[in-house]
Amino acid sequence: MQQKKDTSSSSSFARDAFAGQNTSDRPPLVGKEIQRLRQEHQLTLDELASKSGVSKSILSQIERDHSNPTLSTIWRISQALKQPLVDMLSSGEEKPLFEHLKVNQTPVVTSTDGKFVLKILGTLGTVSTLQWYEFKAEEGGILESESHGSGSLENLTLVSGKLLVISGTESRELISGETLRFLTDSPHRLESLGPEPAHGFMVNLLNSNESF
Amino acid sequence: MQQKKDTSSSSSFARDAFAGQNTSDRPPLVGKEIQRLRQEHQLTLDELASKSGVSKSILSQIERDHSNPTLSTIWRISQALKQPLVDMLSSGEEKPLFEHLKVNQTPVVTSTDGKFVLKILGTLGTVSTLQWYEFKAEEGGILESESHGSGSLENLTLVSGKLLVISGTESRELISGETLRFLTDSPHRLESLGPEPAHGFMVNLLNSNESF
DNA sequence: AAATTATGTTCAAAATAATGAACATTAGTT
DNA sequence: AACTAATGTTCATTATTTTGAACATAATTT
Repeated sequence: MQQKKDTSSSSSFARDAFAGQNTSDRPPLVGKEIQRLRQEHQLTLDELASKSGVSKSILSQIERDHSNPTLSTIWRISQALKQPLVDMLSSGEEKPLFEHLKVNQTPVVTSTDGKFVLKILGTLGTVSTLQWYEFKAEEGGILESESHGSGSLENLTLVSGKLLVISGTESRELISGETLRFLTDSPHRLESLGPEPAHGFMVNLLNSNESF
Repeated sequence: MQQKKDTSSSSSFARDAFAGQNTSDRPPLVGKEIQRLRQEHQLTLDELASKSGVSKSILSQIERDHSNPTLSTIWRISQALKQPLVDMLSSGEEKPLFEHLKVNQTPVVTSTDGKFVLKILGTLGTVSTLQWYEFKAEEGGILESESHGSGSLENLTLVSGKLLVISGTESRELISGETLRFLTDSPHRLESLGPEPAHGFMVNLLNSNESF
C-alpha cells in the first residue's frame, strides 16, 4: 500500500535485520544456496521464475539476501529446484566438513567398579535423541540403566565375549556377533559373563517428546 | 499468478493458497506444531510474543494457518521455543521417528576388492534414515561410496587399525580410538592403511530427499 | 561497430504480512 | 449471576514482500 519515500527501498532488509554472516543468532541466509542450486540446474532467473511461479525480481533479491522470503515462496523455490525445503534452510549455516575427535576427546563413562567402560561415540538430538557407544566390559562388569522413557529403543551388537541383558522381567544372553534390540521403557542391566571381555556397540534411540 | 484479490481481509491465505492438509504439494503447515510447542512450554500468546518479538496477533494467525509467515518470523518463533527451525517445518506433517522398525532395504555398499567388509547392524527409516554398521578391512581394503544425499552425515569410529578417509577434496587419517564425522554430500572413500586390519563402527544419518 | 539476444537488476504499484489496540471469549471469584 | 482476570481473535494501520514492466549489462550475431 504505501511505500517508503526513501529510494533505497528494497535493501533495508539485509542491512537492518540480517546484516552480516549467519552466526546462528540470525535467520538463515538462503540466498547463496538458492543461487548455487539454480546454477547447478542450469536455470536462468526467468526459467526458475516460470518453474516456481515466483517472480524473477524477487528471486533476484532473495538470492542476494535483499528480501526476507515468505514460507510459501521458499517452498515454491525448493519444489522447482527439487530440493527439500529443510535442506535449503540448513545449508545456509555452514557446517564443517569434518569433525575429528581424538582418542582423549571421546567421552568415556565407567561403571562404579571400573569393569564396564562406555565410550560415547556420538549423539544427535532434535525431536528425538540418538546416541551411540562402544562398550568394553571385563568379566563381571555390570551396567545398570534407568528407563530411557517410553518408546526408547536400545540396539546392542556384541563383537566379542558374552553378555547378559536384563530388561524388566525378561533376560537374554548374547554371544559374539549377535545383535539385540529392545525397548528401554523400564530399568535394564547389562552384565559381562566372560571369560573374555565383552566388546560391542550400542545404538540408543531416546524418545524425548511424548506427542501421540 | 498466485493470489487473487479476494477482499475478505486477512484470511484469504489459508483458503486460497494453503487449504487442506499438507500433502507435500503444498508448503508445510506449521500452525499446529507451533501451537503444540507453545503449549508444551506453558506459554500464552502474550508471553511467546514478548519472548520472540513477534506480535501476538500474527502468532494467533500463524497458529491457525491464516498467515504465510516470513522466514524471519518463523525463525524468531523457533528461537523462542528452543526448537530448531528445520524441525518445526518438518515435524508439521511427518510421523514420529520410530513407529515401526523394519530391517529392510539394506543399502548396497560393495567393496570393490572384497577386502572391505561391512556388517549391517541395523537400519531405521522414516523421515530421515539411520543405518549403522560394523566394518572390518584388511590392509589396502577400499570402500567407495557415492553421495548419500545432501545433509547426510557419516560417523566413523575406529577400534583398531588405521583408516584414510577422503571426502570431496579433503582427507583425514584416523587411528585407533578416534572418531570422525563428516558430511557425505559428495562421494567419499575409506581405505584401510594397515598393517593390522581396520575395525570399527559406523553410523550414518541419511537424509531422505522427499517430502517438502 | 551496431543490432540482437540473453540475463540480471531496479522501479512503482499491488498484495499481504506484521503490528498495536480494541474486541470477544473463556475461566475463575465474589 | 455479575465481576474480574486471563487468554485468544479481529480490526485498522503500517511495514514489507511480491509482482510485472522498464532498465541495465553482458554476450553473441550480423
